[in-house]
Amino acid sequence: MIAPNSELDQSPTGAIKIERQSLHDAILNRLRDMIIEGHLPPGMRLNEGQIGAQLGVSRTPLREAIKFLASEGLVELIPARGAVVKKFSAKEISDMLQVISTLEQHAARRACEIATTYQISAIRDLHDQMIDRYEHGDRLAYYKLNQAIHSGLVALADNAALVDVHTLLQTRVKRIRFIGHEGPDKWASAVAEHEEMMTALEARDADRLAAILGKHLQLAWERVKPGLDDR
Amino acid sequence: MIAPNSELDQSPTGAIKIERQSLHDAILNRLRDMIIEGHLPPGMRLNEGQIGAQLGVSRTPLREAIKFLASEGLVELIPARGAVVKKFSAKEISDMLQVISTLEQHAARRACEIATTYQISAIRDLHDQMIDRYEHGDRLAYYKLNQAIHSGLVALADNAALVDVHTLLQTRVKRIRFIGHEGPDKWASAVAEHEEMMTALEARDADRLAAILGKHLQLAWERVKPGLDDR
DNA sequence: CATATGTATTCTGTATACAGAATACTTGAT
DNA sequence: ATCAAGTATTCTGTATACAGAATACATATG
Repeated sequence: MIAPNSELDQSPTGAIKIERQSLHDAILNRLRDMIIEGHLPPGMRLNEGQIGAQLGVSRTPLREAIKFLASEGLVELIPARGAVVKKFSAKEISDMLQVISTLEQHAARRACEIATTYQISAIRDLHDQMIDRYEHGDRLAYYKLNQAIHSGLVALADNAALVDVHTLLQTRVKRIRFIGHEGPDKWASAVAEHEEMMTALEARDADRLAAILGKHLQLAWERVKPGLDDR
Repeated sequence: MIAPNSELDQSPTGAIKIERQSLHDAILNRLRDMIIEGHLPPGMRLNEGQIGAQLGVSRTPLREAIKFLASEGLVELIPARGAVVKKFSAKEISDMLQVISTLEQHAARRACEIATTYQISAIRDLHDQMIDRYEHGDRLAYYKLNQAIHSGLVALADNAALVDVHTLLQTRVKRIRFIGHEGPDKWASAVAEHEEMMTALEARDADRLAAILGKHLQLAWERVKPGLDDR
């Protein structure tokens, strides 16, 4: 829980936007990315001296960031032995996806009730962009828009706690999904499910949307599963 | 995510159980309790020097624990101004309870499918103890057993991620519920709901159990709500 | 050659030191 | 007396220092 770091300096002149991200946040985001993108593979010990040198900071703020990541579950603290990038078993990933599914279904029902038409159209925009990236075969952009859509849907439920826990699990699973390069056929089916999602959302058909989401995440698991050696 | 701190030394002789809790954990638990029990009221700034002196540790491990709590959402980090105990609005609390409800319902359904009869009887034990404490008017013990039952139910679903997020939210609302001294009538109705829960669980009636849980947490909100001034 | 033991090195955990920002206080002016 | 400005103090954020544990290495032993 970090306060919105005075995002932009909205001086009367509308002058300069200061990107001042506290060092703590910078380190945190940097480390998280390193884990998600696989630069720090599961099971690897985090050497504070080395990483600190690499990022150009001392061990003190680095350790604080590591503690934060530990609470997020991306890293495991082993007494007197430092931190290790958390490994997730196949079952753990399956479990996480199941909870994510439950959360998204709950969010979806609520969203169908309270979301404004404008908000829904914003999701539609993301969706259309995603389809465009899909047609161009741009996996990374597709992946990010995909995440944004799911997060956006959850946000429509207007429930901070829901967003929190969804984000938490989403982050844990990111690393796996980031690697999960599915074949063209599976990719196509995922896109088809998203099309269904959008129409259900626009029709505010809660039951139908929830059902599709359940199916979507079930299939997400089946798409990811084969790529896991459960290390 | 902290490794099980070699809980007990299970040497062949079954000798000594070492309670060695890392300092980090000790500080963390201590701080959490201080927040939950209201010694550190919402909105209060955490003075590192003072708290450090009080706990007899330097600022370094203390700050690490604070970062951990920040990730848990009990504390808010304000750049260049340290940490503040998080205030929750009435809506935020309501939202949290709603998510907890969703999670527990999901857990309940799964539990009805896979829990062993023995595991269910363990919950029954907690329940009976809780009733006993209720009849003795022992609020604190009742409260703790109540928490244990809900956590136990979630544990039956055998899903680590589910336990994680449930614990997270449970911890956040603990402070509010800890204060929430409901009157005898409301207390009685809460107990009645628990009785219903137990019979539904023992009958493995998933729909019924989920329905009761939904109602139970809805009422939990109504029981807590009046005591909030939304500070 | 494999294994065990003792030593050297690395790394973590905690305390301390220091710089800069935020807060409290004091002094002066209206 | 109230408010403003400047100064003093406190507190946070980061770096460094040091002790003890863990690991790696080397040497000795069967």
